[in-house]
Amino acid sequence: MNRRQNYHYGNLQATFLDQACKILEQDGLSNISVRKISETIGVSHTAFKNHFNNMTGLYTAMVTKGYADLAKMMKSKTTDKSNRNDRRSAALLGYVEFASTYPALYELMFSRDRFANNDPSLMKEVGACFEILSDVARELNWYKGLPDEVNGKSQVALWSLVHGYAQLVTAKRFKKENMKGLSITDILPKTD
Amino acid sequence: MNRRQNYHYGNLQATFLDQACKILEQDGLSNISVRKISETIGVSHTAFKNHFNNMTGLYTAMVTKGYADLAKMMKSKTTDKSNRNDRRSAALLGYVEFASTYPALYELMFSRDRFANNDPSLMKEVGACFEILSDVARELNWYKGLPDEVNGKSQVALWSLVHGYAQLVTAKRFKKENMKGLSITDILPKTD
DNA sequence: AAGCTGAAATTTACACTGGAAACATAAAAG
DNA sequence: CTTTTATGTTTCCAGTGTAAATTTCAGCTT
Repeated sequence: MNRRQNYHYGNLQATFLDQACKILEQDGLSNISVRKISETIGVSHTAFKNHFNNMTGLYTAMVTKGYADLAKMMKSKTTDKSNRNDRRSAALLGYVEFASTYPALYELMFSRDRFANNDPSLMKEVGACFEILSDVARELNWYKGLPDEVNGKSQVALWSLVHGYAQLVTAKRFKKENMKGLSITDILPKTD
Repeated sequence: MNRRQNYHYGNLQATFLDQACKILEQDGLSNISVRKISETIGVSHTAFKNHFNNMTGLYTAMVTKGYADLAKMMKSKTTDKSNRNDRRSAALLGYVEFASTYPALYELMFSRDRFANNDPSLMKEVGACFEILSDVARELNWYKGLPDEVNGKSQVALWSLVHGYAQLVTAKRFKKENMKGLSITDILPKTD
């Protein structure tokens, strides 16, 4: 019973969040609006204030959910893989698939002045994503030198590579002739 | 004489473009507005229509100039370098410096639905940037296998790496302890 | 069962946004 | 000198987010 028969909606928080993500992908980051979201749900355009305070709060919630789903998509691909090589490939493929499936949300997640960067639950989800990538980076072992700060180095390198690839693909910045059947796993530097 | 004593402004197109870039960096991508720009110049908020048609046109012009300046900043660092290794490092450092100096413009340049992606003069500037990076990629010679499609491969890999690094740095997504004195040249895979 | 309390939703109002249309001005072209 | 064209202004409008006052209603206390 997602419909409203009474004054109170029921579970507006979750409904609003879902609908916001839908409209974000439909209309793009620069065309989303609270009034559109509210209208399609059938609720006044100020109702969301009780749950998200303002637009920044809504964006923060969307981004938080985004990072959680990103982590899920990376993990989901790895469960059925047995060997290490396949697992880390699967995680990276999951990352790129997320960006390709939700390009507008992905753009929002890496925008600079729309959401609260220091939100605790957001930071937790970001950290979880970073952990998964760190595991992959550790296994890749690109810089087989000094053990400690080198870990940070390969984490930075791997996230840069996969994020850059994901964003440039979704923003259609690569020439077609360079992309024929190419995937993220093809551009990883040789590990040994 | 940048001031207006008469009805006509003088060179509104260039002035408006410059001021737009200034306010973009000051207020961020989600807080820029035509009316603010116009007000600080001292002109009505519809005057820009004669030169840019609408907001999309203005953004397109800003992004086009952005790519041109990005190419300039990459080149400017390379002129005084003698050997190949220093030249390609300089280009990449220039790329990251551009993103760090104009983070809001850089965000706009890689946004998805704000400007006309197929604008001819924009495509030209994008192509010029891609050429510079391709030269660097060719010299790096990461995948020393098949000569032809491998070029596309390393171009994709290099742009992904440097773009991802630049954006993640400007969006402050890396932990501080991982970034101590780290630069883009430190995370390039070993070339031989 | 009646009344209270506070959360959740609405209504109203406001400042701000980009853009369309009609008009004003001045430079250029004839 | 007259006409045309480019460049700015004025006015108006639909759409935006948000603050404030108000209404509704579920759950708790008595």
